[in-house]
Amino acid sequence: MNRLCLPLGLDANDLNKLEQLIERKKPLQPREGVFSSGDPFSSIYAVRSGSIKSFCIDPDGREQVTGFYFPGEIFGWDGLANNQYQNTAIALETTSLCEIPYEQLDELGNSIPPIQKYLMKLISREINADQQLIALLAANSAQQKLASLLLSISDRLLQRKLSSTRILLPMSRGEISNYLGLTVETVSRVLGVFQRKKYLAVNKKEIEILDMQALRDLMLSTEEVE
Amino acid sequence: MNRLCLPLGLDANDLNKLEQLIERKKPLQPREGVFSSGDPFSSIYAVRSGSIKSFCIDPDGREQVTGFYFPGEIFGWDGLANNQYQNTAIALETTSLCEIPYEQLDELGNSIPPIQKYLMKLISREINADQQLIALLAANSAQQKLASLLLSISDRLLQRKLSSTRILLPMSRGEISNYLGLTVETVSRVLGVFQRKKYLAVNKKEIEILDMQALRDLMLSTEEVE
DNA sequence: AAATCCAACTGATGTAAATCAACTCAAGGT
DNA sequence: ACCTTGAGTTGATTTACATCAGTTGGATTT
Repeated sequence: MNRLCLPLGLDANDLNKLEQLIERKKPLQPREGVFSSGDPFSSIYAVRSGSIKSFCIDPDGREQVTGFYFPGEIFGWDGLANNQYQNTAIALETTSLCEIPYEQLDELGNSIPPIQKYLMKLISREINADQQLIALLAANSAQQKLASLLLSISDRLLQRKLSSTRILLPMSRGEISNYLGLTVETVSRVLGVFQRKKYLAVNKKEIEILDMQALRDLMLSTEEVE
Repeated sequence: MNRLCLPLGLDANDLNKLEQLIERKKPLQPREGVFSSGDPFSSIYAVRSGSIKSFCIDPDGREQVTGFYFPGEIFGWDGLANNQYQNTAIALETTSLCEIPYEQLDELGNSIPPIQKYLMKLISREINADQQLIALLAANSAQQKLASLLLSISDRLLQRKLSSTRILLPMSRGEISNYLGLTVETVSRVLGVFQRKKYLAVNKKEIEILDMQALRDLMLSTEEVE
């Protein structure tokens, strides 16, 4: 990783060109929007610090959270297919982003193939993430869903060399429950269970993972772990 | 759409180059595999006729269906991010595919920017499809899930100018239930309910949609429609 | 035609999570 | 200090779906 928001193997010259594209935006306030569903697609965004929630509105008007994005992660690809964003993206906390105008990025990609290639991989990564979520939502219990989310967040923070056992959740219980297809009450109760089992120490939005392995084991078995 | 598997606005010359890449494979038998999870990524595939199921294996060894693909649709993007396919893809019936070797497609894209651009849109479309499925799995009842799947299939067949009210399901009840995060019994019962309500006529894998609007209405309300 | 098989359906029962309903607590506002 | 507000938790009850346990009917075999 470098000063840029994109980790990738390029020579200094190409890197420089890329760097000139990227606009560092002034930090977003909590709840401030990046783009809204229906807005014309213009850019993708990389999270520098803070966190982002993306969600869409169902035909029946209810909000459905489709993703959380942490430092180093990229969002906004959903706008590409139809030239308008399908999701709405807002900051969960004070958040700074890099905006990468897609038109220019695409042009740069045309002259520098490795960039193009890397871009495709980035999009494909979003597909993999989405499919993991699909598997999670289709197959698992409330406990497994929550365990999986916590492990995923922990893992992603670790990749950015941030603390992996102490997590300060930027999202509300309601947002977690919506994302996982549960209710707030269930999320609250499962956190309670995990706490009683000493898997976690929970204090409001502060979560400490005490027994990572126990959470991982939850994912592996349909069986009750007593 | 043209003789090719890819609909897109190119001049005759470019189109010809693209056409030369594409290999029409001999038809697959039902249950025959296209690629397996872990195989090195080499190509994407377009369905010419028939249908494809893609699925992954959970950490606990269970199969999770991640998508069904019908004529005109493209699959295999999930392999791009890590250079190996995450899913396994098999034919649900006798199916013919176009194989499009990615390396060559990518090279062609480097020399013909519109192709590159179109490729990105294709991938992005997969993201949109996945996110719709996420919303479906997270928020909806068994009836809504099934209604949604039937409407989606109907819609996709219609886009390819195939019958939209008479559907011959290529997949088993088990595969449907797995995809939707339900059990076979529930799928069977919901089909029964829809039949009693005269929304559908069901005969094994032959489904006729009698009341499209009723199915659409199911999606719009949390309320019981009595 | 009897025997086997398997997908699909149906019925009875169990249960995880939703729903409904308080209650707690911290953060602002007046 | 008091009132409001909203997020979070906890408890009681309900319910939608899963699970368990057959039954049915078509296809394949013998």
